[in-house]
Amino acid sequence: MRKRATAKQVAEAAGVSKWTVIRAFTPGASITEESKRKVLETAASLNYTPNLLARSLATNATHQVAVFVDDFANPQKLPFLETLTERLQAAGLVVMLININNHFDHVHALLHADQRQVDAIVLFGTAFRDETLTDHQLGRGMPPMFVLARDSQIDGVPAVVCDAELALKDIVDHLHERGYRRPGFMTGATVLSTALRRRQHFVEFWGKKGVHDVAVLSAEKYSAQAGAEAVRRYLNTTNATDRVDVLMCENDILAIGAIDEMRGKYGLRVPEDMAIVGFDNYELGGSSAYGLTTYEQPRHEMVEVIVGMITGRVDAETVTLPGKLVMRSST
Amino acid sequence: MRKRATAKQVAEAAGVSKWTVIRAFTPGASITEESKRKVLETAASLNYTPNLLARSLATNATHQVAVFVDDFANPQKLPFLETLTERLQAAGLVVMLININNHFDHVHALLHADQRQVDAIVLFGTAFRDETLTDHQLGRGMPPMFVLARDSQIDGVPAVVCDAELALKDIVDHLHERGYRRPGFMTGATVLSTALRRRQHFVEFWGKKGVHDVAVLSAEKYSAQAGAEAVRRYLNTTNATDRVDVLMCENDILAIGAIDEMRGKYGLRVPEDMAIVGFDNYELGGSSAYGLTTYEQPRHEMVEVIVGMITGRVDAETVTLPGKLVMRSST
DNA sequence: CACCTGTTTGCACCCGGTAGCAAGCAATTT
DNA sequence: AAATTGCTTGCTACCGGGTGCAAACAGGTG
Repeated sequence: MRKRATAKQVAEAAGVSKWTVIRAFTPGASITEESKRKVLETAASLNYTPNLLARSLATNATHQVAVFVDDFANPQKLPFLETLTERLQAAGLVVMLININNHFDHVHALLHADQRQVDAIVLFGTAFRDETLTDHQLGRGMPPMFVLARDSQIDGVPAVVCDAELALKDIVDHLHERGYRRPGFMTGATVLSTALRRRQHFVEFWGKKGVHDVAVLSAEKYSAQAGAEAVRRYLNTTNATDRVDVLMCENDILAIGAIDEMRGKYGLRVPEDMAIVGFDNYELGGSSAYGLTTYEQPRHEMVEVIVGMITGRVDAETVTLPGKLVMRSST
Repeated sequence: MRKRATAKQVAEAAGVSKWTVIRAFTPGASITEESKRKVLETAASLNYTPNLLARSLATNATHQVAVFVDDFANPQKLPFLETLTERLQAAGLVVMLININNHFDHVHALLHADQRQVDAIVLFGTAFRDETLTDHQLGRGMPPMFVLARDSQIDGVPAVVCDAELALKDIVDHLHERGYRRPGFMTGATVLSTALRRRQHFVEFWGKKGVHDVAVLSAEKYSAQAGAEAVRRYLNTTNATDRVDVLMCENDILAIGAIDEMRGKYGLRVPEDMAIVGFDNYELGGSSAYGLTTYEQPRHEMVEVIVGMITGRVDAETVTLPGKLVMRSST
């Protein structure tokens, strides 16, 4: 069992009371330069460092933020996690990464995070329904919660999202301008409101252009594999003449899977035979093999806002931020 | 400020002492069914839950594991993080994800993790040198440290790695069998011992096949971009007849960047003009656009072992596990 | 030198649990 | 009926710090 020095031990060694030691480590506390120096010296020699656990208990603030993630298949999570940890750390907060899965569901995670006294909970792209809270009377006394990169369906829980309406408007404008008139949409999940919203807006903006027929392809989950399967089903059941001329996929992973399948198994060209659009601007989509036209979420701004909410600098109200269209060779 | 019920409050409400309340929440504690039921009922009505912070302080065990990551550019991190969080959570441990970067270096992170009293520190693929510990006298009293997916250069700090020797042997055997005789190697970092080792073994096993000339290409970091640049420099400075017939890239990301560049800018075919091998079996490398031959690290086994070390089930000694060669169309 | 003022310092008590001992109590034994 | 045994329960002490108040101390003034 390891032993660390405590404030009391430092106090004895320095010939002061433990409170003086604590003051030496409390910025702005009332203490003379002289005794502060003395304390810091003996503290250094004893290798003393304040115990943040004890401090958290006493101050009722852990400076820990639980981040719930339930979909590690989406590579987009990684850059977001990087930015999120970096900005939170810069604000003096540390991330507790919680993997929501079959063995550790939302309710477990919520209870656990609460018991650990985290300062806030970030639902990062997790599917979290209102009932989870109401069913378990978890609402009261929970740490403040925030939803990142997905709509919040929960009353009083703000979200930070990319503006889907603007995004889809930009995309549809771009496609229309390029001359496409027979659009299709590939969904990855049929239950998520964020997914539904993208599709809704896609259909809506095509409607405004006078195009009222939008084909819908369903992938089973967000993976290249699933995207490939979805497009295969579509191509197998649709005559070449009836096919869409542009397919918007709900994210880049689906799009990449779709492109591979089209080229590899069907010898189709992108964009000549069918144009493809993705979403998220995942690094590999930008490689020359795919040249995927996509839409980039304003990651840094989103993270900045959510960190602001957590630290209280920003009002905790749902924020919608504009992203930007990334045009490449696939359209 | 949120208020949670405490054991004392539950005790008063239930008409017992706070220790009886605690016992009701301590598995195997000495308490009658009767009073346990009574306590649990009033606890539920008051929405009481033990405060893990206080418990950690008293028991000197936080059940938190700090995981240091300094390279979020490598997509391989994500599946590893998924597996790691899942297995640790299954063992009752929770992950504190720490982003090591310019603003928050190893020393900061180490001190911070120590102050938070974490039970263990996992250096996940981070470049961490011996001196960091010795320079700062951090050795004494630190939580136990483990290195995941990279060699440990630190005395007394065990690592869990994929067997590089076996991997490179399998790869070279495979390439030799396929008839390649002019090999090249692309490194992503020249300072990491893991990187050096792969290259060394690559050269060594070719040597055993009687091939003593291995070209070396250096990418500046691990990104598709850097891989593309490295291969561009090579192609621009090497006559077509002098070129390698197979290029092994230190990981799949470099390989994918290299393939894109070769095909896009130079019209070269893979594997006819130059075969390519990667490392890590990253999902997209398996798409039909790349068909990248690669080597897969035994992720689940590695995580299982490191979790075993952390929980003390497994002896804390460096473990080397065999991965497996994934043959595809790029060779 | 006494007096006043403002800063340091020490202290009792608190944060919410855990450990281990000793008293309380019922059932069993002699 | 008294003694023994074993389970419950309450209590003191403790984990390592933080808060607010009061005592101690300095420095400047009359």
